[in-house]
Amino acid sequence: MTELEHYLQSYFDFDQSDLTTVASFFKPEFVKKGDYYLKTGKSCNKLSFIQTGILRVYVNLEDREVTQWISSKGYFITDLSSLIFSKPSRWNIQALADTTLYTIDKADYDRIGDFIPKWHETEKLFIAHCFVTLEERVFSFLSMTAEQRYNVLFENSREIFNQVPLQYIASMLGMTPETISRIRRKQLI
Amino acid sequence: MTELEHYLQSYFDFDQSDLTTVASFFKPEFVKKGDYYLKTGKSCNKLSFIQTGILRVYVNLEDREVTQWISSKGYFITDLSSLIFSKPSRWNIQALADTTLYTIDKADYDRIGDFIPKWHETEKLFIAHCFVTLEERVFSFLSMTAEQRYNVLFENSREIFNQVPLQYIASMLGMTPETISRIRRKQLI
DNA sequence: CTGATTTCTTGATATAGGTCAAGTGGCCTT
DNA sequence: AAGGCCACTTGACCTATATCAAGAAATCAG
Repeated sequence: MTELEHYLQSYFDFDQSDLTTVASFFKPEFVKKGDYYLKTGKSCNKLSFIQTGILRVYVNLEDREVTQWISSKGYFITDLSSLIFSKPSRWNIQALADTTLYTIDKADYDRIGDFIPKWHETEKLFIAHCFVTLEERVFSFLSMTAEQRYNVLFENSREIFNQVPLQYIASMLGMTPETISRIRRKQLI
Repeated sequence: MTELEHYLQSYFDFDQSDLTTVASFFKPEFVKKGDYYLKTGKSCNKLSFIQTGILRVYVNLEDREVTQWISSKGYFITDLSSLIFSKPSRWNIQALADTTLYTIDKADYDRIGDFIPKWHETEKLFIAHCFVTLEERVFSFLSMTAEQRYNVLFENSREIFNQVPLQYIASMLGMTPETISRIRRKQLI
């Protein structure tokens, strides 16, 4: 089993034959550190799986950037509203390190259900899982302090803390880099 | 076309025959003001469509309640993680007014795809749409002040402001009722 | 290795929004 | 219509977090 198939298996309940078929639609793609996987306003006509590297999803506002999410090895990446509903992308997606991806283009994405009968149901479950995760994230803003949100992210995503400038992590948590610095210092004592 | 079919049509791309089939799975349900549609920890074995009334989705914390969402006429309601992944419900869902629903139980929900070939794909699109809406909501916490979040909700959901105690709306926006009061006064001047 | 950038930390100060407490007003219930 | 809730508003004060500015540390380019 290839590495991609191995990862697909961890997300989706497919047999070996379906795994092979699904994996065959994905092609290698490389994004150099600092380059863009996607830019705001463009059509996001692809869905990718991150093999190595790290991507930052963010929006340019008038006076600052807001980081919506940071995605690393083992995660999928796309702008769902653009891919599925053919809207212009809301996000910029930039590589924070050299990044290797497996990418399926929209044409193949749209016909994968013709080859794998369970595809739509399986994808539905996957998106539902993403939805539930986002519900938890909304809840964290309603119910937690900055320090609690920081701790939860740190416990669940230690890997990004070594690789990503603090300012981006702070933005994604809805706080400033100074606040993270102070939380860290407080927790040393 | 029944009222339910009419609403289903507004969300889903089904022909009349499919609409009739889907609608036939939903049965009327009534929840009296103050009563619960769902309680934390129980299994949510149903999905409902709100015909009239209003429901509050919330969590009991040690020292307070946090309102995650308020759902009214024309919206679907369930705890997705419980319905789809058979987890215990995270939310309490309580009627803030007498509420009439059309409800499909989990047994029927699980077999609806056997009758409507496009069901899984259609439901996938619907859940994807919900996901995109939640992404926007997360973004509002990352990028907006309390006043901006209040204004956006007010523009988009005027109907709930007449019917729902301010404290619940405030909680769902991640602020206190006093803050909403002050925002309102400021905007009068 | 060195200078230039970028990132991180720290301190001083500012502010959005929270907390607490009192008062007002609406609207059920009897 | 009187009493009793609730919900809402307002004021005084407080606190978590932001902002601004400077310096320290890390990283990068040559």
